[in-house]
Amino acid sequence: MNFQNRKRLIVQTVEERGSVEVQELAELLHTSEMTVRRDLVQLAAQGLVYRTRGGAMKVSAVTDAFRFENKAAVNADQKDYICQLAAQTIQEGDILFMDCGSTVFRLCPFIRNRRITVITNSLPVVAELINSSVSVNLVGGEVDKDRQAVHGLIAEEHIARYRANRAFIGVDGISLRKGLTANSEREASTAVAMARQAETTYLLCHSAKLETEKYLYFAPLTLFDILITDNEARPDVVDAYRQAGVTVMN
Amino acid sequence: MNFQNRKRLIVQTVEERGSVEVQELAELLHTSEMTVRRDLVQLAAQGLVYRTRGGAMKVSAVTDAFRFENKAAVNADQKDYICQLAAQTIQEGDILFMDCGSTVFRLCPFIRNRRITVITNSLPVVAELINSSVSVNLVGGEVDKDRQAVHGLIAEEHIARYRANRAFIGVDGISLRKGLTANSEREASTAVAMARQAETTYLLCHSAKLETEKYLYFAPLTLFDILITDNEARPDVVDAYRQAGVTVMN
DNA sequence: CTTCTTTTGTTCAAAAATAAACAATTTCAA
DNA sequence: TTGAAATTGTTTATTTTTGAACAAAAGAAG
Repeated sequence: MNFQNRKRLIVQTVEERGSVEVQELAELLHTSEMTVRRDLVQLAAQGLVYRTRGGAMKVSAVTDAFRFENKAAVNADQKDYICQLAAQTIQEGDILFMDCGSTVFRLCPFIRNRRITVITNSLPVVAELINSSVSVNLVGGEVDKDRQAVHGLIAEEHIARYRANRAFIGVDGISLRKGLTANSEREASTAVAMARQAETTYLLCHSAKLETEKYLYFAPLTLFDILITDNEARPDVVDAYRQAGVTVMN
Repeated sequence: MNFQNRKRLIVQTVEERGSVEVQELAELLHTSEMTVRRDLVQLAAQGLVYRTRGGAMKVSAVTDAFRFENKAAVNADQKDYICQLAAQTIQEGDILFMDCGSTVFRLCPFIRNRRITVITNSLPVVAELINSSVSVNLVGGEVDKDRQAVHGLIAEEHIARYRANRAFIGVDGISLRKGLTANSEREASTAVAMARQAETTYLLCHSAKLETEKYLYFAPLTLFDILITDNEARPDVVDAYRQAGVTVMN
């Protein structure tokens, strides 16, 4: 019994029975509990089952025809705080740019029920908003598998065709001395393209990223209009940014 | 026993049994496990079987394992038959268009391991190929929530920028009298845009759709070059199409 | 709040499968 | 027939998977 077959049987069993325990599965598959657990970890990561203590449960929304992975779970509370602030600035009828940052992704649940248009290059964002009242415009071009997003020349041209009220973008590093820095050239240029076409650009930035620098410098602080960060940002750092003329929300 | 015969027997065995182990195959074919592995590598590269550790599985078993309520799963066997034929026409390095038809979707598992580029407007196709060796180009524009795909003017312009070796498109209805018909204007115009930019256009069409007509006429039979259907198509119908000058694979 | 039980994660060793290297065999053309 | 190329089998090394043992974490019970 190989891995693929086991996975198939586990999902099938969970679907049929609603929930199942590790022990039962180990017996059913003639394998050890350890192996079952390892399988369940993978299946849960793919969103195919809900992992419970001692077993797994049927996931309610398996009806989704497609699904993309999102690794936005770290620092969830602070990111949600940021997104709540961001969501409050949004008006009915707005056209928004949203890039592929992990903080930006968490904005989705806050805007599900708004009557707005979102232009995005992030596949998880599309998946999240496709069954919502938001109308979605997807940026076209080459798919970057690592980042689950669309990047590149064609993508930038696509963005350049639109004009939006607001752009919500993420960043890997920001510092007063160096400005905005990133780990990837591709993400950086998409962010710049969006900022260029937006009336107001919001930088969603977890407090831990303030005053950090990554390897690629791509834009000065003037790229964005408003910096939104969380309430754990050090007050002296926030003050320094304000002194430097940056509008900060937190 | 040469490679051609072995290949035929392996595919046949996998189809019959759903999954099979290297050991069994080695016995069955009176050959070494090493040879079986080498064969399986080739067959998997062609998408004819799904390689697992220790053996191989039927492609559809993998596709359907986690998609119980998927529309693509109806008439799965015939659709897979069509897709297998389609997959065999694909060469290394090809650029393909794939539209958002449910039959076209099932082509994905057959091409996972090929070194090709796929340009598509279908979100499920992107999700299916994003973790594969296929490089994906996503058509940009307005997201059609019902069809889980991108359609519209911008999408068509995007398609018009590319040139591909092959286009694989689906259709709602086809008849000798009326040509190609569809249920949706949007899907139809995307299909036309792709066909226009492809060297060879393949129409993937379940036999039950032959000689049916939907409400919107959108193109003559000359839009495509090759019609691929399944082996349950009525011989007299297939003959009639051939008489009319259509190239049919089945 | 502490203690006890259960579950989980981690590490490690064994087993299985695969890939690589090389030798033997077959095939094909000249 | 002979030599070169392709295919196959065997041996060996590498990788992956698995199960067991044990420590850590999470609930449950008192």
